[in-house]
Order: sequence, then structure tokens, then C-alpha cells
Amino acid sequence: MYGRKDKKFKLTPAMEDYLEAIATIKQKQGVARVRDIGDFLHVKPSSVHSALSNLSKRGFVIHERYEFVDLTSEGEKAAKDVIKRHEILLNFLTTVLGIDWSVANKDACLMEHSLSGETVQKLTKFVEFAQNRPGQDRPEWLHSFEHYYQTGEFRNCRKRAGK
Amino acid sequence: MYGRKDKKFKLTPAMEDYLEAIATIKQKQGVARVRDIGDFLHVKPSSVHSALSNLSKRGFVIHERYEFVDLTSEGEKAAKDVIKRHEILLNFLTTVLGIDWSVANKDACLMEHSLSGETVQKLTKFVEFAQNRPGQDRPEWLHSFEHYYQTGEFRNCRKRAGK
DNA sequence: TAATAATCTTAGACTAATCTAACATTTAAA
DNA sequence: TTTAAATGTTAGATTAGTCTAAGATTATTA
Repeated sequence: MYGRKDKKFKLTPAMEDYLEAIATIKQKQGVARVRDIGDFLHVKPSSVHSALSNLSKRGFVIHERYEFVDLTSEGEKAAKDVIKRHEILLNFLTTVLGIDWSVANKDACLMEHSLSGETVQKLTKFVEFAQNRPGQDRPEWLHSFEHYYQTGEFRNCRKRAGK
Repeated sequence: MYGRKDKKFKLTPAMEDYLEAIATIKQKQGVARVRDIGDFLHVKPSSVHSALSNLSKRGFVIHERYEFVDLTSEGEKAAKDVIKRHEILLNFLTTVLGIDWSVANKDACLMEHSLSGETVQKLTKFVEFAQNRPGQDRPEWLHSFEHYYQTGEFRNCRKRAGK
């Protein structure tokens, strides 16, 4: 409804990063300052400033000179969206593929801006499927994958009686 | 060995796209012209030109004025690398997640530049695991995922006797 | 072979994102 | 409450990647 698909409102990866950073910092510290955002994203205050003036013009953040930075409801929504995508990807990479957190986190950062809605949705379902199976922590096939990854051998989970 | 991790040689996503395009076009048509590359990537010939002069300076392509474009062995290697990542991602998205080819292809294009070696490797193994299980086309759990995706219900593949 | 079409190159403008360096304001401390 | 430190802003440069428009070269075809 809010036209996130409209070209006029489409955020670049960098701008999504800023929104994500602001939301994350606010969540942790209550308020977000220019400095914090810069530290979070490893960019200089002047870069933050120009990003903020862009996002502010476009209605995603509120930023008065020398004051704390805040998100509009539009900005908050966009930030939540990015963070959710990030978490889904991170979850997939760590719990399904078994990638180290720090590598997975970096990869999630890189992927979170580019994926189509359809892929994100399916991935979400996939992670749910891999995690939430009732009555067991991890499904058998996931253990089998680990085994395959370690040894290159297919383990007979069922079928064919064997071994 | 060839220092693809060296900053000096690190290719941007755009440059990787050019290499990928050149390799793909050459494979299909024998030779690659500036025009073909532009059509492939939906950019103008002048953009192709400036990309080529960059890639040529850095030793990835060979391009004499008004002639066909070719890859050096270095360029060929980089192109193969990108194409392989693309295929792994495409495979995962289509065969495991069941995403439509055209969406999956677009998503693969976007992800192929950003993933860490570790993630790509695990994803490769995962696709192998999902596809190459001997004696059956698709593993049971993949069918179960489809069922979960359609209905939201976990099907009892084994365990707990039920249903 | 001369005219026309297709392709390629160059020059120069533009946008997004970053930086440095200088300056302004606010906050904290002496 | 004045000074010093931290933080924020502005101006201007830089880089990567794209574009348009004009000109150069090659290929086609009449």
C-alpha cells in the first residue's frame, strides 16, 4: 500500500543500511546520534549527514540540526523489513547450512538488499520447516546433510533398509 | 594463487557482470562484440566501452579498437567463477525452494557477487545433497517441505508413526 | 565503388556514495 | 562560566558506473 515498490520510494542498499542501523541503535540505546550511525556502518559523520538529509527529504527519517535521529513510521516499516530479511537469511545460513555466525552475518548483510519477495518468503518457510518440526529439535535430513557435508556419503535415513 | 583475494584485483559486481556476459556470449556465439555485451546487460555501448577499458587495463580482457572482445585466462577464470556461483544459487532457488526460473535467475544475479566462499561452498553441497541422493529423484524431506509450504502442516516422514 | 547503415569510440554530464578538512554547536569539566 | 572535548555540519573532491550526443570506423548493399 505504501508504495515500497514504486520507483520513487525505492531505497538503495546503502539507504536501507542507514535505516537498519538507526532502528538497531534506537532499539539498543533508546536514541540514535549521527556518530553512532557512523560507527555502526563504519562511515564518517559527514557521510551519515548526507544520507540523513536524503532520507529526511524522502520522508523516512526525522532529523533536525544537532538533534537525535528518528524514523518516521514509513522509515520504521522499511527498517523492520530489512531487519526481517536479514534475520531470515542469517537463520538459514547458520541453522541450515551451518555457517559461522560472523561469516553468515556478513553474507546476510550483503544479500538482504537484493532478494525478491518471493525468495524471501520461501526461505522463511524453509527455515520454519527446518526448525519448527514438532517433537524434535532438528529434522533427520538436516543431520543427514551434516553427515554428507563431512563425509560426502549419503546416510540412509529411511528407504532401502540398509546399514 | 592468482590473488583474487588481493584488493588490487578485486572485481566490483558490475565488472563481474561484464566478464560473465562476455563468457556467456562467447559460448553461445563464438565471439563477443561491444553491442552484444550492451544488449546482454541492458547498458549502452559507451558504458560497455568504459568497462572494457577498465577490465583491459587490469588484465581481464583483450580489446583492440573496433575488434571483438576476448577474455584473458585470468578473465576467463573470474568469469567461470561468477557463472558457477550463479548456477549454484539458481539451482538452489529453483530445485530446493521451488522458485520460478525467471525470479530465481534475477535473484541469483543479485546474490552471485556478494556471497562468501564458505557460503557458496556449503550451498553447493546442500544442492548436491538435495539432488544427488542415489536411488530417488527428490528426497522425502523436499516433498515434505513442499507440503509444508502449501498447507503449513508438517507431514510425518517417519518418527512418531502417525497419520 | 560510393552511399547508407551499423557499430564503436570519445567527450562530457550526471548520480550515488563516500571522503577530508574546516567550521559550528553542544556537552562536559575545570 | 569559561574552556576543552565531543559531536555535528558544510563545502568541495573523488570514484564508479551510467548516460547522451557527436564523431569515427567498419560493414553492407545498391
